[in-house]
Amino acid sequence: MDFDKPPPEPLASAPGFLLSWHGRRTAHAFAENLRQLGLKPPHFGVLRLIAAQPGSTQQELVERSMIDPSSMVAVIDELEELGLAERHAHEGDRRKHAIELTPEGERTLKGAQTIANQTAETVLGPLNARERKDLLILLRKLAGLQ
Amino acid sequence: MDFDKPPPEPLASAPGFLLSWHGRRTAHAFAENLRQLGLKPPHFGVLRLIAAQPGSTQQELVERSMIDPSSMVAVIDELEELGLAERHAHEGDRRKHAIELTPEGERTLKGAQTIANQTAETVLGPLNARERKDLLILLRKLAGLQ
DNA sequence: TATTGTTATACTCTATAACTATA
DNA sequence: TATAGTTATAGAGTATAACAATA
Repeated sequence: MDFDKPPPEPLASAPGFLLSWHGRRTAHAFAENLRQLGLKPPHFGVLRLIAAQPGSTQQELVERSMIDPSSMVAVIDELEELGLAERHAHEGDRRKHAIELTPEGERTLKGAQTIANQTAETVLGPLNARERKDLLILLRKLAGLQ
Repeated sequence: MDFDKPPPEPLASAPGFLLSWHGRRTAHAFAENLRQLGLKPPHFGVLRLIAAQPGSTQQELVERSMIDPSSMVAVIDELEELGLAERHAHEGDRRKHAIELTPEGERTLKGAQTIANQTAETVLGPLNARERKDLLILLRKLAGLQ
């Protein structure tokens, strides 16, 4: 898709379409920038969740990520193949895995976070600080938060 | 996906993620509501464009819709199967088609527009009129419009 | 019986390239 | 040679159901 041009009218006047367009554009830009690390957005999201709570089970990661269980298996498989995370034995329940970051996983997470910040900076470029703050507040309210 | 609950933190604090989430949620809600007419969002978008400029060629619809040429073929095929639009001969260039709405296409478009309005009303529910206006202005500016 | 993780599968959406008929 | 439309295909992303191991 071509996100260099703004969407044509009358689409650009429909809030619903604009939300959808921005969502796709933002996700696309982020995915594009993350590729230099060999990661996709779900990898980044899960790396962050593991870092926030090392030793989480896959179920717990599913609950905090909006990624379904079978996709989570694939994401963690890939993180293991990349040497960024590991499934460890879970104390007390042999069905569960305790997911941990490797040292390289922690380093990669920092790099990905930098890329995420740069992407946000680029995407939000047309807005000044005040407008960005307003937008975040509106989007959070729209999502039913606060 | 489950859009009933707001996205979990820390995702809900990242503007990029929120944009992406709202986009998917909005598109999902619209698609869900449109299904009662047997339509998908691209059908609605193209119906609107045909109504705005009857006799458009497929190329022209592609340019105004962000739908690529091969997908446009499929969309118009389906609109024809549904009896909502027709390919007519284009005067002066036999490669081109002049796309027209049928009377039923015009009726269905009105119904779809109503559904679009209801969906927007539901999605934007948490915001008051002032906030909706502000959001639209911010989203348009963010898209590089105006 | 219920839960955790896994596998296999199917489905939607989109993108790409090659083809035809016309210009 | 270039353009309009078409076809076939492949890829990404996601969803679903069935399964094994363990509780």
